Amino acid sequence: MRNENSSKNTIEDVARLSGVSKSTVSRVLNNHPNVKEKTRRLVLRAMRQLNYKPNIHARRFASGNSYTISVFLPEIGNQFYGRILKGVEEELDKYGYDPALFPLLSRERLKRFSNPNAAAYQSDGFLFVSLDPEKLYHLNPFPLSRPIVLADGYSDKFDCVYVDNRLGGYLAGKYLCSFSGEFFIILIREFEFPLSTRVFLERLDGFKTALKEKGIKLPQRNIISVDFSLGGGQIAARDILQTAGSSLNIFATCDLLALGVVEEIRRAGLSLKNEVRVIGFDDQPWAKDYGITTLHQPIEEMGKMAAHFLMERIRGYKGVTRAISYKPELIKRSSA
Amino acid sequence: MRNENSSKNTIEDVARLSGVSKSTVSRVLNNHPNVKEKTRRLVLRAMRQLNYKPNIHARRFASGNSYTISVFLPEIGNQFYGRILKGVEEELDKYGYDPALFPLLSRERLKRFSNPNAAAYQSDGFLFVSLDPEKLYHLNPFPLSRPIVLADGYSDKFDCVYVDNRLGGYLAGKYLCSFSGEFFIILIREFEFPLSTRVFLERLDGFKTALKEKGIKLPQRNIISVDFSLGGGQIAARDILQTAGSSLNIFATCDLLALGVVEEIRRAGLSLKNEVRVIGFDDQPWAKDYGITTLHQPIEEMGKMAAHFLMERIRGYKGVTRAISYKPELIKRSSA
DNA sequence: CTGAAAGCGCTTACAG
DNA sequence: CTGAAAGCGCTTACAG
Repeated sequence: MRNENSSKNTIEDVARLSGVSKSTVSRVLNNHPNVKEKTRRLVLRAMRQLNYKPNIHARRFASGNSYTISVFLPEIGNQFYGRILKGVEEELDKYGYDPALFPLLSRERLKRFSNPNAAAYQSDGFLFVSLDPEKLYHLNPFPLSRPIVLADGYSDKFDCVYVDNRLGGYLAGKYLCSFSGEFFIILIREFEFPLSTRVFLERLDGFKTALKEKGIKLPQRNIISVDFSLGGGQIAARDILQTAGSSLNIFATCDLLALGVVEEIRRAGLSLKNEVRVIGFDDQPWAKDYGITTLHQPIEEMGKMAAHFLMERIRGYKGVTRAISYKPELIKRSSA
Repeated sequence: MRNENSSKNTIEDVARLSGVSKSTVSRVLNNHPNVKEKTRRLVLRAMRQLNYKPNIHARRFASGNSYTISVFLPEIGNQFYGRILKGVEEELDKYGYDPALFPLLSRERLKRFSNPNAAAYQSDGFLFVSLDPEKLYHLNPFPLSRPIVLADGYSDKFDCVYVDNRLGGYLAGKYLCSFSGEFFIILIREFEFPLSTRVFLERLDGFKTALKEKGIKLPQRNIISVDFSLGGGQIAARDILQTAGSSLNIFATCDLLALGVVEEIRRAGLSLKNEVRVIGFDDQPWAKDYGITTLHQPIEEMGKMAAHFLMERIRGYKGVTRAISYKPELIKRSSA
């Protein structure tokens, strides 16, 4: 009971047609440098003629590599993870590797990952995005003996790639302090532990620090939590507009929220920049179109570097643990 | 350059320790019926002693099966897909199969799936959730010669499992018509083609039909589109409350929106049921806690049946194409 | 119910 | 730069 793949041409057929050995075909397949250019072309032509597709299972079996990395992430439903993934995929493509995606989704679902034989552990390396593997281990002690890298998160123990969110919050706060009026921050309601990310709390922290330097205190009621959505931003904006004065400075902590806020400000007929300042975070591709002042963070780049670190480890790199911290940049546009 | 897996015990070691042949160990591994109970126990004990883990790559290679199905879905960021996935996983577990997840995410990202060698096509079967494979083919003609099943979607050509959304909308409309006042529907803004789902438009359609039967026409401005989020529901509710009269009937088309609406109704100090009726859709586990009247749909069950159909096909079932349509049930609670 | 043996399609030293 | 050969760890008829 084998599926239709098995009737296909093999490396043997390619070898025969091109008049070389299987070894050479294999070398061509794996971009091995020691192949004469002429031979390579011969083999490639034969592959094309036969419409040859290597049997991935044979390859994995023979080499002992899965050519796959496992990507653990809270979910895959917003632009941030889409962009991280894009960076990861671009980098992995260079090595003929693929990501296998494991969205954790809910605390209950973590059980699926407690079995060390689970599909999630059949890969050559592990990428944790916005997730702390040690917190996860704590609940489900499983053995991860292969390389681990973190993206959008920090740890002393593993290579990691992240944005300095505290600095981002600080820059937002500092800039907004150049205006007068009341100050607000809109945060994302967190996932439940251990899927929670500290990102938004760090932005809050930096924001507070900046305000404090100017002697400004942020009242608790000016810290507003909503869900990650346009509507979340809109609703927060309406709440602010109902109760606050006429000069407002709002740090929306992500562009999607900022967009919701901006829409409501406009709907209310208020003047952006003169009456209300709004700063987002992310610098999503569309932020420019809406004139959203924001903190730029290189999301694809983070994914790319994380994948790069991981591939280095998979290929045997044994150097010390590394951390790259990206500094967010304030991009001034019409919203502030 | 083989990774640490290769130093592990093999089927050979287990055979030696338990004093049987490799064939028999393999049979135990695959739950083959023709193994004496005593032998099976012997083998299992040896496996435990050696902490034996079968080499998945060898297994796939030798059998020609990937023991994997590819699940294509728009994204994996909300409870609906989490629950579908849960059902799929439960069913696949029975067969020792695993899902490989392929969230399409954006139209641009579809390019990744145009290569017939892509990881997405290395599996034994394909599950399309909320997605129409024919629309996808149309953009990227790729050859899918292995079984295909649809969940949360309909097609004449493939086995499929879906909810009768038109009926759901109709039931919501019919029930709300038993109250007087103004009528509203809140919809989800769609993904861009070809990732769009027709689900919400079908609910709208059924809703309109029910109203029409009672001679009620739904004005265009009472059809409100928002993003899929709590905030979306809240914002829609506020818009409705600002402009509408005192007796309102709102079909929120999913529980998350309904919850947002209910929260705003309460905040506005209005009386649910007496002044405002709200109906959701889904019957999420938490809908009961919030007293949300809703249309129940069996989400995990859909995932389960879809996976079941697919496994049947993978195992050689050749019968005619099947479609299961689940009828949503109106669950009356305090919100309407 | 069980075993011996062939085979799955690659990769990888090794020798040249 | 290339080839012959061994080997990766399973599954699967086949024979008994």
